[in-house]
Amino acid sequence: MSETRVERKERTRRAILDAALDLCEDSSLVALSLRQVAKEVGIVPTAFYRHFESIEALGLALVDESFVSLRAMLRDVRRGDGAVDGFAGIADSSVRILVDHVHRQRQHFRFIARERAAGPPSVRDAIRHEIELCERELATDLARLPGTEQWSGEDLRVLSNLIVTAMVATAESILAATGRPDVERQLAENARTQLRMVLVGAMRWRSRS
Amino acid sequence: MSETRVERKERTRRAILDAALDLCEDSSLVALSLRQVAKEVGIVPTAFYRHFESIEALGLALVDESFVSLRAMLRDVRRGDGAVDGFAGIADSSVRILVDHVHRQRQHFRFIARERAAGPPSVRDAIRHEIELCERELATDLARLPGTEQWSGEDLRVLSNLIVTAMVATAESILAATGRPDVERQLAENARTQLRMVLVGAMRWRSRS
DNA sequence: GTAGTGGGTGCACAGTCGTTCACTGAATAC
DNA sequence: GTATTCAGTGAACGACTGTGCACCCACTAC
Repeated sequence: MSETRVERKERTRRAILDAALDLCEDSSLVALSLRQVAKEVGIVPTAFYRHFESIEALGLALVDESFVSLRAMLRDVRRGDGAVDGFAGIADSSVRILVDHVHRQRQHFRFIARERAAGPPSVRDAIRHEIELCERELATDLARLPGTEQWSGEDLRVLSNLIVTAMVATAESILAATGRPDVERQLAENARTQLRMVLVGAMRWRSRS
Repeated sequence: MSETRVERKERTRRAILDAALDLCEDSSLVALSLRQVAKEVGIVPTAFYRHFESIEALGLALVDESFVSLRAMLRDVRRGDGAVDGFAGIADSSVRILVDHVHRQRQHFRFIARERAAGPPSVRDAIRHEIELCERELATDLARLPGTEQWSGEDLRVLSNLIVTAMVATAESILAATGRPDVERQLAENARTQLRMVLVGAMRWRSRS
């Protein structure tokens, strides 16, 4: 039991992160109080400081954690499990994976969607930065797609940004539609169509020389 | 001076709306207190209730007001002032108008972007509903574009959703880049490219029979 | 001219907020 | 076996929260 001390600390830390994720589910980090979190966790308010120096610092930790989930999704998309060949196949597989991950990591995706626009400035910046990294990753993937050989790096980034934006929006819609499976199905179908439209458009695109 | 009484009331109401818009600029409605607003306006907290029954009701009023701005923008886009013919011309003119309106109605656009994801549930719903109406409007506009004659209504809605999503994202980026004109210019340029890409793709699209 | 309306006031209430400080006691290091 | 470290405690602080109530008085309707 040599690790018991640090284990306990880690357990409390996790409990704080989970409680915060729960409590700001339908408001925001900026409306989250240290005391609420402490009560939810079952510790005294001052004990919070043993783990985070402020709610904002907690928020940054949640950003890190949430993007681990999001990157896991990107990895799956890249692997393209069960993808049929062609743009339609890529679109179908990608959207399926997106929907799946959004359901399994509801709170993380919801957290990102919310705090991206409403969090404390430092949290907003951190999220913006992470999303930019995702766009860069996607851009290098797109460069491997047939038909993009002569694209400029700039155009690849712009297309990537468009796709990420559309998929973030899809994730948000799905989160808002939780509990209405028919609406969800329709949203997924729409996302598939959008992705195909964009890829079809991309196929016809030529970067300005 | 027969109107002085109602005029005064309206003036205070406006002051409350403006103060709220100011105060939640870098947090959110859910973190806005009635007392802050009252202090900013220069009235006693209880006087707030003469105008709104809660912060949430205030939020719904701000949604209405903000979408007046947004609809004014859509009207301008539809009018297409100074648009050259062709998709590139439409894209250029539309993005120019978007950037212009975002600057002129900074707070309204920022409010929508923020509360759409982080506001009280009723406010989120109201915004979602308004955006859906905008998408419908845009869909009927798109139906008048050459090349979309045989599109299904469903596909028009999906394309419209994609465009609105991309433009909302552009607006958010521009708001986040305030004070860095070079970044802003780049964002506008990217938005133009995205819009062209989407329209080029749309031209090649055929709805499934 | 008089009665009434209603926006704004001032006080009070019971809570909650973040943060301080001195503390306890069990797991740790040596 | 003893000394130390440190996650968690509990009371206390001054400030802020939403809301209820009685009140005032300029403007309004008649």
